[in-house]
Amino acid sequence: MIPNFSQAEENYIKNIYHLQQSTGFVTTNELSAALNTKPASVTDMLKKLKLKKLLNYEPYKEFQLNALGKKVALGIVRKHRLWEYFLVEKLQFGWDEVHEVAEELEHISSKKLIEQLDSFLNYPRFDPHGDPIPDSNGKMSVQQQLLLTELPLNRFSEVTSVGSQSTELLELLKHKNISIGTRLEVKRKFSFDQSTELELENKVRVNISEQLASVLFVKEL
Amino acid sequence: MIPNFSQAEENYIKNIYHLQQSTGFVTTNELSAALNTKPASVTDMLKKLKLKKLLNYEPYKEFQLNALGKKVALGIVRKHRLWEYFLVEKLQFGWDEVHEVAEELEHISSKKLIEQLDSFLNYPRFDPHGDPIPDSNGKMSVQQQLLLTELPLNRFSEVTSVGSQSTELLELLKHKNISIGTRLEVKRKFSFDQSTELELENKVRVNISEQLASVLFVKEL
DNA sequence: AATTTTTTTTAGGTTTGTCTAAATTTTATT
DNA sequence: AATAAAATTTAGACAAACCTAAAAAAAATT
Ligand SMILES: [Mn+2]
Ligand SMILES: [Mn+2]
Ligand SMILES: [Mn+2]
Ligand SMILES: [Mn+2]
Repeated sequence: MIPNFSQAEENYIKNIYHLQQSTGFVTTNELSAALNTKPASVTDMLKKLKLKKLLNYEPYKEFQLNALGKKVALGIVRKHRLWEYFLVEKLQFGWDEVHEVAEELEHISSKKLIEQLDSFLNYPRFDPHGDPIPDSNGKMSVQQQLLLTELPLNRFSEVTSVGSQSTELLELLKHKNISIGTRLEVKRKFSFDQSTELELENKVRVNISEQLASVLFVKEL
Repeated sequence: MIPNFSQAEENYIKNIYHLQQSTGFVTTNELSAALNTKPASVTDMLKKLKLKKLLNYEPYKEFQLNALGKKVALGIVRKHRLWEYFLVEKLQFGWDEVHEVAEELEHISSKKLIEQLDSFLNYPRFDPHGDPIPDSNGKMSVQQQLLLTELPLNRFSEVTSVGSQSTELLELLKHKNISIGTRLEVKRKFSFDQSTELELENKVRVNISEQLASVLFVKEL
C-alpha cells in the first residue's frame, strides 16, 4: 500500500511530475521557482522524497520521479483535474477560477471520495483546460492535437487545450470568447507580425496575436 | 474581514464550540480529550486563540468562544455539514462514512465554493445525522425534538437526529434498520431495564436498550 | 587552464503544533 | 485547616517545513 503524504510533499511531487514531462529531468532551481520556495528548501525536500523512495536523486545532479513517484503524482493530478471538472460542471465556476480551489481539494485523502466523484461526474476524460484526467490506474487519454500556429487555413477545428493557465491568458481568452471546445477556422495569417484571423462558429472574426496562437492547441474535425 | 485560520486552529475552534453548547464553558481536559491531544497542547492553543480575539480565557479558568469565535465556528460547522450532505446525497456515501471525510473537507477555504455547493444542494437545512446546517449568516433551523425516552406510547414520530456519531452507535442503528427519517411508535416500555419495544413503519417490531433510546431524538408527527 | 559565475548544498534559525516532565494552582477529602 | 488529589500551566524538546547566509561544486567564460 502507498502511504499518505503531507500536503507539502504532494505539492513537490506533483510539480516534479509536471516539470519532468518535457526533458525527463528537473533541477533544483526550476522546482523552487515553480513552488515559490527557496532552493535550500527544495534540497531538504528532495532528501526526504528520496528517503521515501519516490525519487532518483544524487546531490548536485538533476533528478526525476521513479515509477512509484510517478504513480503518486498521477493520483494527485487525477484528483486535481476531477475537482476542476466538478467545479465547472456542477458548481458554475468559470474555468479560470478553479485552479486555486483544486490546489486545495487535491489533497483530500479519501480514496472512496475520489472514486465516487469520478462516477458522479460520469468519468470525464478531460478537465476544463483540456488536460486529460488519469483514470484510477493512472492511464489517461491522449488527444492528437496541434498548435493553432501549425493549423493550415480553412480547416474546421476545435480548441482542445491551452498551454498555460495564467489568469492573464484566461482573461484574454474570455474576452475573445474562446474556450475549450470552441470551433474555429484560420482565415488569414499576416506575415508582418504572424498574427492570425480566426472565424468562430458564429461566423464572428477575431484576430489573435502570435503569442496567443502559440499556446492554443486544436484538433481538426 | 475574518482572517484565515490553520487547520489545527479550526479544529480547536469547532470543538470548543460543540463542547460549550451544554454548559456554556469548556475545560482544558475536556477539550484535550475531544481533540486527542495533551492538555499542555491545549493550553498553548488557548493562548493563541485568545491573542487572536476569539476566546475568553484566563489561566486556570474555564473558557468559551466570544461572539467572533462563535461566528468562525459556525462557518466551519456549516462547511462540515454541507459536505456531509453532499457525500450522502450525491456520492452515495453511507451516513456513517461521511464524518472523517468531512473532517478534512471542512477546511477548504474558498468562500465561493461553499456558497455554490449550498446552492447546488438546494440549501439543505439538516445534515445526514439530523443536525442543522447553519446558513451563510450562521443561522440554523431548530427542530422541536424530544428524546425517544420521553416519547409517550403509541405516538407516531420520526427520528430527527442522534446524540452521538460514534461508529459503534451508527453500526447498531444500521443493524436495527433505524436512521434519520425513520418513522416509529413506542409500543412498550419494560421497567426491569427500561428497554423499549418499537414498531417501525413496516410494522416490524424492534427492541432497543435504554442506552440506545437515550441518544435518539424524535419529533411527533 | 585559470577564473568567474551560477547552481546547489550545508549550517544554523524560525514558526507551528505537538509532546513529556515538572511546577503550580485549584478542588476535594480528611 | 491541613493534606491529598486533580487540573492546569510552564519549561524544555522535537518534527515538519520553511528561511538566510555561507560554503562547496559544477558550469561558463576568459
Ligand atoms: Mn496543492
Ligand atoms: Mn486544469
Ligand atoms: Mn477537521
Ligand atoms: Mn453530521
